[in-house]
Amino acid sequence: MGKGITSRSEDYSQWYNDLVIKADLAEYSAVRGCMVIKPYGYAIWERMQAILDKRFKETGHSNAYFPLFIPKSFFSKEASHVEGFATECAVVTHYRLKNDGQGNIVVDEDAKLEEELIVRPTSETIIWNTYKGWIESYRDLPILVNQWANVVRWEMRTRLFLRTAEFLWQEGHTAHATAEEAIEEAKTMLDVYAEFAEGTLAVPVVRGRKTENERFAGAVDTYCIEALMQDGKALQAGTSHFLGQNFAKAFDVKFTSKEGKQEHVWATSWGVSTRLMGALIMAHSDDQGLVLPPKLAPIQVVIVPIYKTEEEKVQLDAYVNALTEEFKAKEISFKYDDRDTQRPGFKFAEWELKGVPLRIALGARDMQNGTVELARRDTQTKETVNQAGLSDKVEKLLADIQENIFEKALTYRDEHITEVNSYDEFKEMLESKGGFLLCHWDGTVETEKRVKEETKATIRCVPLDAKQEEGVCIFTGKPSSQRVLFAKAY
RNA sequence: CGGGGUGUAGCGUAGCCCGGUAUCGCGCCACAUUUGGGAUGUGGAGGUCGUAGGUUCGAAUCCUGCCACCCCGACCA
Repeated sequence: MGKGITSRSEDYSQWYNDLVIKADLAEYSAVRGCMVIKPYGYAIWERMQAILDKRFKETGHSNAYFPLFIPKSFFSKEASHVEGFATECAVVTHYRLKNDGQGNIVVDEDAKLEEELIVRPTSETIIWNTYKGWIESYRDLPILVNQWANVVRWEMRTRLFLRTAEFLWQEGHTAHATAEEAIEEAKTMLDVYAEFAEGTLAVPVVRGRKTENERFAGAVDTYCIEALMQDGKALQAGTSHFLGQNFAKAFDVKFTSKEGKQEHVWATSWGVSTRLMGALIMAHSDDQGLVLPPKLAPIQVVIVPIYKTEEEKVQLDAYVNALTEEFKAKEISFKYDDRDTQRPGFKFAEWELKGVPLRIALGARDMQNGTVELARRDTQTKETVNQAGLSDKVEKLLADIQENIFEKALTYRDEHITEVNSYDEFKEMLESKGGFLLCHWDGTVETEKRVKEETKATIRCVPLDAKQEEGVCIFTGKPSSQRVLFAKAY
């Protein structure tokens, strides 16, 4: 692919890494497993935050903030929760450094904490410890709180955006008087995620439930959205958990019901992370670089002037000024790239690499003809159009691009959902085609684990819209009533 | 944490087997010509060869320890 990034056919993983770095989204930091999100990458994350946050507010939630540190004792109150996270926690043991007298800064052993602090891998424990003090009566419920935060999970192997030791996310934590209401909340938020993924990120997702084996540590039920990447591997893009009364019991959070009875509250938690950045990149990018859906792009339109003389430049500036006023009125975000240190061809390639949906190029020739050149990032097509009514045309094109990017990803995804009816067929399809495999499963953890050991494929989810259908498990031949979605996953 | 690999300029690399003071490309700086798809020419700057020690008249090169990173497993939003 020219001088942009290395070819995808070489090695998908290498291609992905190069793209993230060359599109100026992020880079590895001095701290092992952690990444620096660069301004352009962060601008995209901010767009995600803004759109999601608006939806959270619309669905009745408020933002709050809880501490980064969690006392170890809190963390171990919910048995399955601690089991799930114990192996990947960063632990703070001291609170002071000192000079050892030889010019070395060392940990001051006299400053050892009585109780170690865990850097949050997720905030259920500190939040439920806090909620205990907020909840007495059914009148205090529901509590619908979200926090935007960073969390740390000490992963062995990391990949930019997909799995870093520290990542940014939002985590919603809600408390309810009844199980029904909590389940409803978990499903509502799953829908918010799914609509965001498809409507804004243009990434089609399957809504489903996790199996017992893949369920969140401490949850009764985990709902998820699963996306398919261009290399045929699945990516979990968001989760919403029905936590039952597990955390309420672990932290003794009770309320007095209308009937005057003491009851444990019902809970949910839900989150999406900077992993969505990875989903976005892997779902749409091509060999020219990133492809951003207009609803998410920090810059929707880039304007590149082409000129030889200062007089021509002045003329172009005047036209662009008028044009950008129209863009502002229509809330189209744009950049006028009039750097005189780079040539037009360089700028074209650079903005393509960064995924800007639409490019307007104009020069002296256009000014004479009253035209501009419009170039779409998604289809890589160019057309010359009249300057009259340009902002209307741009607005419509941006909508078309959004639609087209989604349709393209949807077609790819649908072509890569394959129904298989035998284990041989399963293994064959997994190797030759990849993607999602819809098949019958006997419902046991043991079968799921055996299949994972033999093929590396896991059950991504039991689709919520799965139709009831008699069949037999591809592995054991035992009866099954619906198909589940298997895939190799990130 | 197991198996494998790599550390040479901002980035990517040659040189290592067979020891003699580091090659090439990109990028960077200056000037000129250029500007409708990643410009060209000329000149220039930039290196404790990951690190500590050893062998040697002499180490990027040979030996030993350490560190870092990458890939494959296990783990995972």
